[in-house]
Amino acid sequence: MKDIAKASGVSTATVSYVVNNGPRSVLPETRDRILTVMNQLGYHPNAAARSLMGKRTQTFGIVLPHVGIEPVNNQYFSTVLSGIIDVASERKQVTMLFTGMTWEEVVQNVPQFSDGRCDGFVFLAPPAGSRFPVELGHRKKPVVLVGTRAEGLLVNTVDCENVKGARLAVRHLVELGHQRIAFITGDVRSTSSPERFEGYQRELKGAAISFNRDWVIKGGYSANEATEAAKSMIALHKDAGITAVVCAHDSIAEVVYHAAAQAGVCIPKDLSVTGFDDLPFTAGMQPSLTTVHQPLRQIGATAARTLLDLIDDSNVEPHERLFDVHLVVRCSTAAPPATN
Amino acid sequence: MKDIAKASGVSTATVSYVVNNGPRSVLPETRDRILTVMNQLGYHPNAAARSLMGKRTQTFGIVLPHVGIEPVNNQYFSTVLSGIIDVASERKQVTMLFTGMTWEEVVQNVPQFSDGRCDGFVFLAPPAGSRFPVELGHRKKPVVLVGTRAEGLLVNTVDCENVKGARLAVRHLVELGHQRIAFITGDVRSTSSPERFEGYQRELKGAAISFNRDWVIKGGYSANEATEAAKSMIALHKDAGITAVVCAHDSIAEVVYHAAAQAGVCIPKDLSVTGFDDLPFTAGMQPSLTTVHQPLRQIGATAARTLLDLIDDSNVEPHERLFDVHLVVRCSTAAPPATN
DNA sequence: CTGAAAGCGCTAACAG
DNA sequence: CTGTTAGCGCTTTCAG
Repeated sequence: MKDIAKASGVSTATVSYVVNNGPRSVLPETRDRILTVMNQLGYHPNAAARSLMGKRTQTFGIVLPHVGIEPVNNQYFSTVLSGIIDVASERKQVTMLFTGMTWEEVVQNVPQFSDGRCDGFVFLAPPAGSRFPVELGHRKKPVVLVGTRAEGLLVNTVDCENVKGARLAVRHLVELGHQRIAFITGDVRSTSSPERFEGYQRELKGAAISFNRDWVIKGGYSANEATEAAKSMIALHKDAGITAVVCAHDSIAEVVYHAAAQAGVCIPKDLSVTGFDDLPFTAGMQPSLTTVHQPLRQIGATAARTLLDLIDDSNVEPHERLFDVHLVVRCSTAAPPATN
Repeated sequence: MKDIAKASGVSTATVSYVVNNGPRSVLPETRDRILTVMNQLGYHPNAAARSLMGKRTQTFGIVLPHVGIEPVNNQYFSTVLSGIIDVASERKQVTMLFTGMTWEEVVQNVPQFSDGRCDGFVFLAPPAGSRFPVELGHRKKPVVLVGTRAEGLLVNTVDCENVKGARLAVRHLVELGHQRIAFITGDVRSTSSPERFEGYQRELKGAAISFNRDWVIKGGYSANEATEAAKSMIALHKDAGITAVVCAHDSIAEVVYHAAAQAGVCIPKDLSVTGFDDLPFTAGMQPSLTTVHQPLRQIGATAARTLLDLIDDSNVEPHERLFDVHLVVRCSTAAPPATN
């Protein structure tokens, strides 16, 4: 910068004002001269120096949990991420990915890595009850949470109607004639899995169908946990005459498919299955999965926009944005087999 | 930092040496005192300031092309990205995503955004012939290219054996008895599509099978282009008796499936189809897709490791790392229907 | 072993 | 309208 100031016979201040288009004006001719020199010398302002001065860095920090092995290659995260990136690129923002850390490490490390380099953060699906700082780092950068709920509304969150979604799934099964409906949970530490479970319970109660503790299977996110859960499920089908299962999320349904195939159980003839999230792959499953749709991409976009608002004006009232869900009825659900 | 220096009765220099564990040693007791104070005050060194001093930022810049609408939600990119992130988190690096720009904009904007904030860059699948700088930004950060080939070996690249892959696909079809084999190209601006096309041609020649210009269909990356291509393909099947088609990448094969279903053409009975890349979704297609496997995740990881090497020592000889491929035979290929 | 001070590249007062 | 200059938070000489 000093170079280009010298080369165009002005001070660094003037150069700075040209680069930033303000805050004070510069004589058009000197301005042009400077711009020319800048092009000639291939000058780029140094982002680090600008952020040192507390200027916007045009950067979102996105924190992905370390669940399972493929945070990015997971359609839940990648779809939300797509939504975030949609608005990021539209608004000329860049995104910084933080991953490979447990949530405990996150709280310790992210401020460390990011301080001075992000204008704000989106946390994807942090576990329930984590007391996440409303703002992060020394300069108190704003934070928005996706796929979780925070007690007390102290922090901005974006999520979907989990309870309603599960109720829709159960209602659909009940309408098909099912009476013995199991539930496979997701990661119990998340907020969404318990909420979906609550929806399941509430709808059963609403339909005056008995709720049986033994028909609730612990799922989880890892492949192992899910496989175990799916096996229990098949056992339950054979031993307890379960005719339908509501899965806390789509990936679990996928694993149930495999277990069913291995056990010679036919979906949906013998067993109806519903998922949750409506991830892209569910449409291609055989049979295609009946699942609860939530607008993940839109959720990501909303999170990003909320964050931008917060960055522009950190006094914005924290709020919780809950997106509506609906059931996508496909081919994995049918009337229960005639009882023998 | 000044605060914590004051609070522990030392100079900022000493604090710095404690934070960095060097380059000079600090009396263990002062050291401990400082660490305690740091914890109490919740101090984090400011990344921007460090990078101003030319220190490593522990950050990779990853540049994704803006093809189609979902850069992140595309299994090719997300799988490579997973590989990059695997080694990034293993080595405590953070990744910065640049996307939503055309390649022309990239060359202009990335240095701008990144200068001083990334230690190096990975470019995913830049188009053929782009004269990408070997290093980027004012501080000349190293660059590695994935999924492309660069003439002259001036820059590090990681890719797979595209020619061989296409040959394997063609050979497999020929062995099944096909004689009339079409090819659908990918993005013609990429290096991989032409290479795969070359493999197709070479293998046909090797098998002494006539090559027909009319049997080569322009595909591309966008949904529209692919849909058009798939329609042409079905027409070719009906009019010209084509019994098999080699697709330059898996997504095209997927679109061919749809077109075939609509036209009442049965895969593989009427028409055999092969893909390329072996993206996760291909195993779940109905029928599952015969495709050429390339180790995308490993490719990403290799790119990241190469970049780290380059960052550590920018004098490393540029080289081209080509991964082997193999054919995954699934259910989308079969002997051609008996000629009538 | 430690402190003082210069300076990384930039911005924003403060002076003209 | 423009130049001078004091920092932003850190690292690293140069002197103790």
